[in-house]
Amino acid sequence: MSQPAEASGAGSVDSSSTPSTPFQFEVIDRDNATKARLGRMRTAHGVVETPVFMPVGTAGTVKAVSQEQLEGLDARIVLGNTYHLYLRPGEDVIGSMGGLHRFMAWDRAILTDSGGYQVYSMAGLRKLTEEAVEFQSHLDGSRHRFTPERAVEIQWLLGSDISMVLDECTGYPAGEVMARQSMERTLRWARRSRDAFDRLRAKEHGAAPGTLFGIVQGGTHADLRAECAQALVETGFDGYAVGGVSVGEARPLSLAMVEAAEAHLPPDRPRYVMGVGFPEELPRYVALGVDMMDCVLPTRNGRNGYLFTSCGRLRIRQARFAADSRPVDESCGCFVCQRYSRAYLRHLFISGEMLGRTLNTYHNLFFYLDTMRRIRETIAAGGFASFLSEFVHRVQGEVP
RNA sequence: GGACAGGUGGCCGAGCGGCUAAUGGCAGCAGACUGUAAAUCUGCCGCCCCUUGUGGGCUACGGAGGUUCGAAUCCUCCCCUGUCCA
Repeated sequence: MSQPAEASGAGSVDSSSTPSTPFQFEVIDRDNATKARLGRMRTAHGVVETPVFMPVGTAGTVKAVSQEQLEGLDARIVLGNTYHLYLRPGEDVIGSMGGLHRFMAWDRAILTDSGGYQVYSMAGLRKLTEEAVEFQSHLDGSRHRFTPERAVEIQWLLGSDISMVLDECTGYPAGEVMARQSMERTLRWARRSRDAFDRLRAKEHGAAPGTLFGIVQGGTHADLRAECAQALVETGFDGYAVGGVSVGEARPLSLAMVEAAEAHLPPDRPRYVMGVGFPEELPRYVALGVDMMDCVLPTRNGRNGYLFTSCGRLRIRQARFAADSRPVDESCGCFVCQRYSRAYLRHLFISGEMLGRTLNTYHNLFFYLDTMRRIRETIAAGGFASFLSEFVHRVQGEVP
């Protein structure tokens, strides 16, 4: 079977010594005005069309929605979190249940974050050394140690389709010296992760369940981002992420960092910007050649009553919606907008009814996934650039 | 009819001589949320005025009097509520 010219997979990384994995990525079309591209990512758990938005399911659940609903949304890949699943229920439990897919009854793809973000978000509860990061559990205060090797092993046991290297998510602001130190440690950890992953894969004689992505750090310093990307590419990964973005810096800076990294990443490998973004950010990153994104905003904000619509944000709690019989978004095709009024959703939210959180989350995820669908369509059909400018403008206001 | 207990801002409920326009909680109003320590967090929440400030004025702790330099807080009477006894 011949592969498309730009197809890549673990088999092509160094096919002489490393057994192949089911993971494969091909670029199937490109936008002619921007760097946006259309791709297809094959995993052991299905094909993922890119650019893709991945709902975040930290603890083995995309909060407030069921796996059936995720399927209904046509989500093809979701995130899980190594740190959280390690603490509870534990990778041994999940392993004994046949892996995370079977455990959570989700047979589509799963990408697991390594715990690198928790290095950042739980800064007060962890200690960093060259060798490892030591966490104090937010659940019971117990102490735990994550080495890059351990993070890879846990993700392996979870059966992740795409594992992420353990990185140090650099906060903002970070001066050049600090950002470099942090980035270089992330690089050393990336190499250790790569080695650990390859050892595990060799042990399985090619039956590797997934693949491993590297993560570009470097704070808000374009030269560091570029340097990090180059070094990661030398190490060799099936995909490359840009992390440490949207941690407090202004948006143009985030975009510039992605651009700086992208310039040094191989065109035939997926690029993943971690943890973004607001709706208007999605096509902007796509225009920079980004294939994958994830963010808690649609889910967390949904639970907090903040709805994303095609004509701006809508905070369902506001008094002006108390007797508003319109749907959240008149041009939205989701079942929530087909069936329920703003007034009812407001009532549910204000009453603390859990159905409200679920419906809000479902709508927001639909909006995000539908936006990505449109992005893919416009890249394929042409007109992505005009979609981009129109969408970004339309989506940033307040809903009428 | 009698004995206790009690009446505090939209509601519940602290306070029991000055630090009290009055703790809290709820409700209400508004804001935040970016690889999820999040069904979380933050602010406002008597009325009026302005040169928007550790600014000024007014009204407020059932009602009416009183004690006191000063009362939501002490005293008297009245009204009301709850529980118990007849």
